[in-house]
Amino acid sequence: MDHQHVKDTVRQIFTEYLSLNGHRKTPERYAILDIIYSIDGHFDIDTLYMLMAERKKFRVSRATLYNTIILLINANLVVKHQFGNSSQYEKCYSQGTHHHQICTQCGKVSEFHSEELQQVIGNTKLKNFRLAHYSLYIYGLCTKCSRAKTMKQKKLNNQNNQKKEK
Amino acid sequence: MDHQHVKDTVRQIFTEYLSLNGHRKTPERYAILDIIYSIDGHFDIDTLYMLMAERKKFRVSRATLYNTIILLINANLVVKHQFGNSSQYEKCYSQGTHHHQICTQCGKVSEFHSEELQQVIGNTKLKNFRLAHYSLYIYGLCTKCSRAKTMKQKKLNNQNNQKKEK
DNA sequence: GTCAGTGCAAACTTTTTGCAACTAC
DNA sequence: GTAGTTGCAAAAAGTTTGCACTGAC
Repeated sequence: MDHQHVKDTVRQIFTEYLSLNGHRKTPERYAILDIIYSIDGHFDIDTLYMLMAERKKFRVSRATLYNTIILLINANLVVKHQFGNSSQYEKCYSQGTHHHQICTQCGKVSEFHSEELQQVIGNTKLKNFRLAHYSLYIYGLCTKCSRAKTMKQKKLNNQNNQKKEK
Repeated sequence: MDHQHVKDTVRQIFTEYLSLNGHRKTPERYAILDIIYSIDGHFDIDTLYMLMAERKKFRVSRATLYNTIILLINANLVVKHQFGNSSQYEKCYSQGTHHHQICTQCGKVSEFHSEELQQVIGNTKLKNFRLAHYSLYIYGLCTKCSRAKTMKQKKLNNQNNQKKEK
């Protein structure tokens, strides 16, 4: 599915959602949806705010962004993540399911795919619960930080040993 | 392993961690660890703050709680979750691995166990990454909210249909 | 004695809220 | 016309920071 086709489809889904739930179809809402579906990867409200001003020459307030994002989440067009300090969002229609690995040291987030994981999680039987979507976050150290930490550890060990020998 | 034994063990692990990393062993830090390991389930900083005052008659500032929690996370004695608005924490030594299902409507978080999930995730091969721990969050609707939403949807549909008929 | 750790309050960041103005229906 | 939305600014909530004091080493 090409880019424009996706944008048209999500627009349609959003329209349906708004109608079905008795919300108004304001130009702000569609403009926000449009920008979000032209962003690859994660974004936070602040980034979105700046992109809106930049790309669309269409200013909306942060309050509206927060309001609209909630609608988009309920319409299953956006997912919310909470790594780091501020909430991160991501489009989710026609995106391949992916998982996140987060470096606890430098905070870097990368994505990976795994058919097997996807299947097992999707098939998990839940009691008293209707699954909508899920997030798997793998925490650990990226190669770079892992190396740095080992170095630091060694250094400290040496210092400790030297103290004991004194 | 009984409750007191766990507390003693984590105390020991924490002591080792502090020594190894050149941190001081302050009474505040041990008091915090102790309280955390007497809490079942999730807690946030505010709850912890109040529990400290209540149960221990030992007041520590929020700043110290934040500082200490970071140490405990690095020592692998506590994990951080980010559902809802404030960060949630949880003891993790000698806790069975479990996953979380979160109701997107009422925010209720419940836990479940799954050997299969645990194995598959633990065995996932990651590129350039050293896995420390992971979190799986399943989002959806709990039975109660699911029912409520269906009702609301029906009501709105009826209203929409009535309008069209007018 | 020294410096990491603490308490406190102020600062900062992110998100929510109240209200007047606007506009989709 | 009416009520749902928006923008703005103020407030709230959560977390971090700076500084003087304390106490673990």
